[in-house]
Amino acid sequence: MGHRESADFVTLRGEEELVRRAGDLFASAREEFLCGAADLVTWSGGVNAAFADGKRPPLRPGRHDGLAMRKVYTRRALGDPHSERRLAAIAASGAQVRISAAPLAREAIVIDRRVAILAGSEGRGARTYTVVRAADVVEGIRSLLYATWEAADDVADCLGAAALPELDEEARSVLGALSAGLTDEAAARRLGMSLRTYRRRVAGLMAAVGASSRFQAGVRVRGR
Amino acid sequence: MGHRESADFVTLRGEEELVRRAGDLFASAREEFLCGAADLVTWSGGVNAAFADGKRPPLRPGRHDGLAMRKVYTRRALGDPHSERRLAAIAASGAQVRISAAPLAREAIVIDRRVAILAGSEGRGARTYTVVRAADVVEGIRSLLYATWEAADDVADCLGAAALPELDEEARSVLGALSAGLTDEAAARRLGMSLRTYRRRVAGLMAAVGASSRFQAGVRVRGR
DNA sequence: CCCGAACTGGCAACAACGTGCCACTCGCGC
DNA sequence: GCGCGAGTGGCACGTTGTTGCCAGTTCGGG
Repeated sequence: MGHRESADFVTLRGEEELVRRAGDLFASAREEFLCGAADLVTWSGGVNAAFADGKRPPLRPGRHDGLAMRKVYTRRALGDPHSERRLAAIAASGAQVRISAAPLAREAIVIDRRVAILAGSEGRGARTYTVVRAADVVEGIRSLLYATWEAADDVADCLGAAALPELDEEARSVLGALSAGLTDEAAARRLGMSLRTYRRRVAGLMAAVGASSRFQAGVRVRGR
Repeated sequence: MGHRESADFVTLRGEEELVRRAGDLFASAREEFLCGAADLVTWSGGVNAAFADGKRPPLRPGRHDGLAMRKVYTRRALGDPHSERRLAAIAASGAQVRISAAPLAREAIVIDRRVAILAGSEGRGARTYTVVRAADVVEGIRSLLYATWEAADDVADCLGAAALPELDEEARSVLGALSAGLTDEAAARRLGMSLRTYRRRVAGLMAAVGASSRFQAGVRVRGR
């Protein structure tokens, strides 16, 4: 339908042009909308505009048919209460939102395995966006973006645990002892502290990550 | 130096053409060689040929200068002892090898943030490879590949723990209860089984992952 | 020097977990 | 039915983890 514009690679300058030339792409998603960004700032204007007025088909989170909206952000998106609320709202609308522990330097979107949009670097003038339609390149990008999404944590598991206060050297050694599967007694001996103090450290760690059992602490602490 | 060939996107057909037309690229890596693949089969011929005869600069793992060789594979690369030995050898040569829990459908390489190579789909005839030089696209791909690498586990942590025997539905629900931080009593009630049986399940799970404490089990189980 | 805050380590009571033992049930083959 | 093996649940008891309390130590003001 419409004009052709099927060049394999098109570079757009500025968000305005992105919305104008590629806005239909967003709304055209039918099977999968895969999106990765460091925080909620990027895409906000363009995507929201394109999705306005019910142009987006309804999400069906648990279903195999319908549009799967998968988004992956970094911890930067969890910074303030405002962002958290927006994230929760996105998740509540049926999107599968996850938080990656790794940084995402550039934003990327892949739609229906058919087209990818990569954001250029920020700074100095209008931001650029590259729309990719070459099948193999799109599929390669999707493969990577999907792997990042897959490896990330569900946002529901992250919303409460926003406070990861950077553990000091001693906390890390306690963590090592716990991860090694030692009993408290053996761990305290190895670390050269008393049993009571070691248990105090463990209790402090568990409080820091908001865990109510050691198993839960182990799960939450994985990835420091 | 040499001929130009600076088209932003070039598609090569077959591994032979990859080695002939892009082999120099592999050997030209100076700062970073970032590589993602499902297993050790891909690239093996091409890359090894290109790296033969000392064409590759020496790796300096811990240093900030020199070439950083980062590789990420999936668990498929850990299948048999032979693969494991090759992986260990790669790691021993100074490469930073990691194992991603997520699948990597397509192989990708990014060299010095300047050029990306994406493999096409397998099957029917010669495999294709797309060499990408457009700066923004390369950087976008690198961003995703690096995120996948960053989120993956060091291969040293995976070599021993190869036996992850696929947990059934009941095991997953037990896991959920453990991760929720419930006490055994509450968890058994929620799952509708007796305290004794629940503890049997937990013990079985811990034996399955080779953990000697619940904390350790939590760490090892993270990522199902 | 004295005080208080912060930390440590010992003790004890308690909660939670780990496991052996046994009785019971269910399904299967004979 | 009978025997058998696998799985369950109850019980008991030992081990491990959790916590409050208190005494001792260290450090830095006042």
